[in-house]
Amino acid sequence: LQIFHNWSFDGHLLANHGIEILGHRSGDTVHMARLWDTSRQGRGGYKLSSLMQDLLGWGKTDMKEVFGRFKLKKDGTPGKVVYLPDSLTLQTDPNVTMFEKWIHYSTYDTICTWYLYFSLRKELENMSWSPDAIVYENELLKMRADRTLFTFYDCFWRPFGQILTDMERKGMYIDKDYLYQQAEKAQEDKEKRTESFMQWVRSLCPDGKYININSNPQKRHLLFSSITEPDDAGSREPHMRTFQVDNKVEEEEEREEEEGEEGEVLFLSPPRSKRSISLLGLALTPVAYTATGQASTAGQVIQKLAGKPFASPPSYGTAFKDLGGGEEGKAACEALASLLEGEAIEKLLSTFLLPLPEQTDEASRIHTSLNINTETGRLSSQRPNLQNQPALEKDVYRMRKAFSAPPGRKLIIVDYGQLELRIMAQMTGCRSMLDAFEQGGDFHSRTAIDMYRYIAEAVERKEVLLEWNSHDGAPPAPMLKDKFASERRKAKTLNFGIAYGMTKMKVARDWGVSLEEAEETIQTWYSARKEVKQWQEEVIERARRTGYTETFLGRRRYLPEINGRDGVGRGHAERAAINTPIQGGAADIVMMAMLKLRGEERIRRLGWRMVMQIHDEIILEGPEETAEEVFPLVRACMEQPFDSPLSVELPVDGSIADNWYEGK
DNA sequence: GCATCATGCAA
DNA sequence: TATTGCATGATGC
Repeated sequence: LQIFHNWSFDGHLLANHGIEILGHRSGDTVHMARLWDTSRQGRGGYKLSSLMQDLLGWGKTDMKEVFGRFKLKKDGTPGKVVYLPDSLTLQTDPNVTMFEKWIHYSTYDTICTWYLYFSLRKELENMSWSPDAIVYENELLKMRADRTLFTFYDCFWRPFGQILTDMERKGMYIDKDYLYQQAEKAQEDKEKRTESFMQWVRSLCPDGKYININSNPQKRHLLFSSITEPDDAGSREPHMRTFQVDNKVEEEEEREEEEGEEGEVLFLSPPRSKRSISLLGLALTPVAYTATGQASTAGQVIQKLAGKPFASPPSYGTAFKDLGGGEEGKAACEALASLLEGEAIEKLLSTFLLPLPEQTDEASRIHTSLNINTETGRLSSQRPNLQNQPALEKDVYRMRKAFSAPPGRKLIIVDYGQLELRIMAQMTGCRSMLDAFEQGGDFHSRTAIDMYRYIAEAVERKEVLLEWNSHDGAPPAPMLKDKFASERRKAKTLNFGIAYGMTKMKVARDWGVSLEEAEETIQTWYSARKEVKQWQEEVIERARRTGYTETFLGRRRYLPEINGRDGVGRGHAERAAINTPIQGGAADIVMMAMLKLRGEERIRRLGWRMVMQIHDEIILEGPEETAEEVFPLVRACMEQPFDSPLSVELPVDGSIADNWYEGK
């Protein structure tokens, strides 16, 4: 038996030293533990020590406790901070006691992993497993007699774990030069935008040009602070507050230029790392508040304050009126709009453009860590997170072009269309949803048709078109999604919102309508989809009874709070109960598709490998010559993840591309 | 150095 | 009080 506690880590470590472990990996106790109980975060998590304590009552000291050393202070005396020396230092420590400790620790670690496997295996074997009937059509499963959660682990998650490790090792190729080039552009654009914002702040108070646009407290003070409560007329008095900001190099240079005479070297006071600045409070009316009750400075808020001052004709936000209109109001709106643009570019730079090229290996490939560590069974991606790369209009600098195929190779990028909604239709058996999917076309438009009678009639009279192929020239009538754009948007919000357990309060707030109106719209949605309502009630009821909710493949998520006394916690648990089967079910399907893909010998022999998964999207890399042959094979695997069909089709869209941007 | 908060990116 | 994640910068202890 080969057992690991986090095989991904050990496997990569060994592989980095040229050691390949052959044979059958029997279990990864991290994944087994996650399957056993999804919610140990905050209760010790999935560390070997905490699992040993909870499952077998064995004490196990962490490595840091045994081998931690006090970090030396500047004067050479031991400080308070404990650090862990690297393994080589520990193994070669001349102190015999240390060596023995090392041997003992490593052996004990191994023994723990061994016992943990059997303990978790027993736990999983004692948990009933009742997936959707279709799962039993699986070839692997037909050969087995057992039907417990361990069966699920052994047949699906265990091999899936190996796929993930292989993907991590393979990594994605990154065009670094392209990223450097785009980062430079972004840097210039950001400076332009922030410059005009800072000039405006300077026009309000002299220190304004030193404001840090990344600091929420500074922005909050500048925009909303006032010393007095609003009077009867709602007006408030501004006041000043000081902040410490970094003293930038350019500012030091500026100072020398101002104070130094030509050719003369001045001994200025040593550069201070911080500078005190004093900012004015404008006492604008807050638009939203954060969780801790502070006035929010989020993008949406700034957007409301600014309006669209650069549009033609311009429209001005709430800041215009608050500042008495006129030129002052106009200047404020324009400055805030610039701030917003500057902030967006800063986000792209600091989170994506700048760090990414620093995280590649010598072959310019980037290796994320893919974990099965979510409550629902989705994957998460870490260091770096490749699952949140900007897309579509947010990808202003076309970063996705950097995720590319190396010379002579191609990417195959495939994704499911409306996967979660299709699963919802499948699980609820909702006739209306299933019909809409069978008829095809834009799903949200179809929803709008049966929510609004007048849209249905307009379609009936052929006054609007549901779909039109642009290859056939201009459409003979306006498109539904244009003519009834707001209705379609509402239908779309509900389609997704319902799956998350959206309340009428949220709908009313988002759409700016009354509670009654919001409730009515939700009722309209449900009235044609009674099976959905019924399914949701049943699922919540079952969760209350059993303490857990389960996915399509029979994975469980325990929801202890669903019967608790805390109303907030209960509400969250109820929404999780209906959302997890959908989100987790989608994750199940993508996993099955990936297993099937991995099992397709033809795809593998032609040299194609999966390199990334983004929830409903899979990216493969392989040789250019065989891309055309492999593409339909990939698609077939995904469209038929089980060996017999579901009641709803799972259409897959995709393309052969040179980079991720093209594959959109 | 670490924890917390606010924010924003993805599906 | 619409779900699931991760990374970042600022701030205060």
